[in-house]
Amino acid sequence: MKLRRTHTCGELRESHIGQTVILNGWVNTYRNQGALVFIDVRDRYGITQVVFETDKPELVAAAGEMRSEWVIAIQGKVTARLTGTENKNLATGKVEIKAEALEILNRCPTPPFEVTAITKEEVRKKVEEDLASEELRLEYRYLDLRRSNLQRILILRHRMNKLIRDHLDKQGFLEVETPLLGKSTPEGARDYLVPSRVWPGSWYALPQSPQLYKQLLMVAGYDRYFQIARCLRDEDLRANRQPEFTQLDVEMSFVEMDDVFQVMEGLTADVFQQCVGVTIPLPLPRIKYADAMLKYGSDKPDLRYGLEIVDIGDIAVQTEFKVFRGALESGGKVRGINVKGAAEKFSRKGLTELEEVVKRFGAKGLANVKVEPEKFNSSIEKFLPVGVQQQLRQRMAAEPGDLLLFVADTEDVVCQSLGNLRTHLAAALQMVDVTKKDYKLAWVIDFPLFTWDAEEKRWAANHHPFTAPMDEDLAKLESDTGTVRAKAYDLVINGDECGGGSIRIHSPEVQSRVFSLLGMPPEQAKGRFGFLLDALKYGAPPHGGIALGLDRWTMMLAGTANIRDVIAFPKNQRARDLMTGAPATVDAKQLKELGLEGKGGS
RNA sequence: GGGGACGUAGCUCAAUUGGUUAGAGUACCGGACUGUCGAUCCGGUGGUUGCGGGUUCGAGUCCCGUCGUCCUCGCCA
Repeated sequence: MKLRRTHTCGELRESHIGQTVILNGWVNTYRNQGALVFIDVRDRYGITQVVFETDKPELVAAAGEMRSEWVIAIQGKVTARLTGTENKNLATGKVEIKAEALEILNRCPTPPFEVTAITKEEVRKKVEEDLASEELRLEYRYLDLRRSNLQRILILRHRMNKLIRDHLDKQGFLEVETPLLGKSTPEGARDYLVPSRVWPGSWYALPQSPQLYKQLLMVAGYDRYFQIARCLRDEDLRANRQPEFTQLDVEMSFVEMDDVFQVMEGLTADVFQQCVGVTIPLPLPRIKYADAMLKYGSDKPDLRYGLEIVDIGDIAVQTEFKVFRGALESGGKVRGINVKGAAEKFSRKGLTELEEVVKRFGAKGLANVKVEPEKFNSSIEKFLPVGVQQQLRQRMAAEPGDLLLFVADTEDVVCQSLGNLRTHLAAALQMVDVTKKDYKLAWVIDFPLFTWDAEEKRWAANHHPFTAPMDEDLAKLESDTGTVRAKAYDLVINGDECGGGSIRIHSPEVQSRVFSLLGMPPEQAKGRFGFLLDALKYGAPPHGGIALGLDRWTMMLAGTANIRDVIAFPKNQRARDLMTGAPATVDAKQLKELGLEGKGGS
């Protein structure tokens, strides 16, 4: 290439007028008027208009051949645009380049979909609405990444990563890398496995997280560690889940929960301030797990709107309504939501749709009441004596025009169905403005250490098996296992779990007791985690930490609901890379070397 | 593994109750045009309606299967 750029396509201003410059970039758009040709040249910094005029007829002719996404170099003089032809939608819109030389660096066939950046806001919105299918855009990811929307997100992600590194560095944290090739630990998610050539029949596992390594680093005395770490889990995907994802992994020694909170809150506030200009009030609110389940039916409540769940068991027991009484008598719960002013917003069909939502989560039905000044308009009105109606009005702060919705079932079903109904209602009633930078963060604390696995008939670790119990609950570990609370915490942003961690067990004795409660005999525990148990014996400091899901953080900051938007080269919903075609078969020779003859060869 | 939605021109979409030669915008090709900026105007090319089977006088439309994509439940310590 002869013409190497002197400036980017986003930086020329009136102060550059008179200079001869060279730009390199892609043809964004071209406007051919015969004797006058305009080309907008684009790079990731912006767009600059180049004009080809009659005094250079051979240049005008060459410029007329240019097409979208050709890569070109332009040399010319920066000039002020003619009065009235400035483009206020462009940062460079007060100037243009009068072309003196043009070099074609590369041609481009007609792209499979439109990449063109559009500067005018209302036009851009229209174009964004009918983007090419995501399938096609993933196949040509390198073209899709040219779009400013994705560029903006990757730049934001870079800023966030850099900010995190700088922030933690200032606080004395060390970034330490840990292995990708490790040992499979059957607890938790499915592992991605890598066969060993040197040890035929043996396998490495790719890490689900650096959990064990970071604890070992604490034992080793690296008392403030972090890592921006890739984690891999072979589980089914979702809109906010990829098979490989990135966590900010943090671990600290000689700490209790409050120390972890303090460090992470400082980091959080810094990230939100610097990345999106939002001030997060500190300290962050803390919600007990039990309260979250009661009021929001979820351990990751969206606090941007009300629609709180209210327990009415003590009132429901006074009714003759069999569904309510039956649920209560078999140890269940009756709870409801007051949807303010929504009595007229849901037709019979609309209410049926709401009922479908709760049914998906195991509820048998959804009782509804439309509140009127004198009475309840409801199919269950006849079961609700006047006194009960009075109490319900008071308990649920019900006013005429409100819609009350109730579920009666086991506590699990009530929480799950009403919790999901709550988020469904908020979306249906457009109670969150996704275009607004509205962020509600909270810690969820006081998780139970164990949950009962009915299928396996044993206790299972709620967080992971290295989570420390609350000191005051230590004594009842074996006697009252279900009520033991964990020193565990989740960081919730707008209804998404964006981080979670715990204070770890640093005593080999407590660790052994937990393993045995999890139904893991000492021999088995030794086989799986022997190196950790050993390490805990050799002077392990009290320690704890957290991991933040950086993909989800980027989604939050960027305002997208699609995790593929925040990853340069993501997998699709079935864990395929549509661009490279991975996963794919390999040569039989490769398999033979690994001792895996037979399946999967090509 | 289960449930749901979708698949028509390079791209985004339309096509009445199953009925003539499957249309529009855009892109692309050709032409016109000296101040455009999603340039405009005139003309043109472009289709195995994902694939396979079935019902029917007749299928883009209905049925069965299959492939692909997205959302979701299970799953994700």
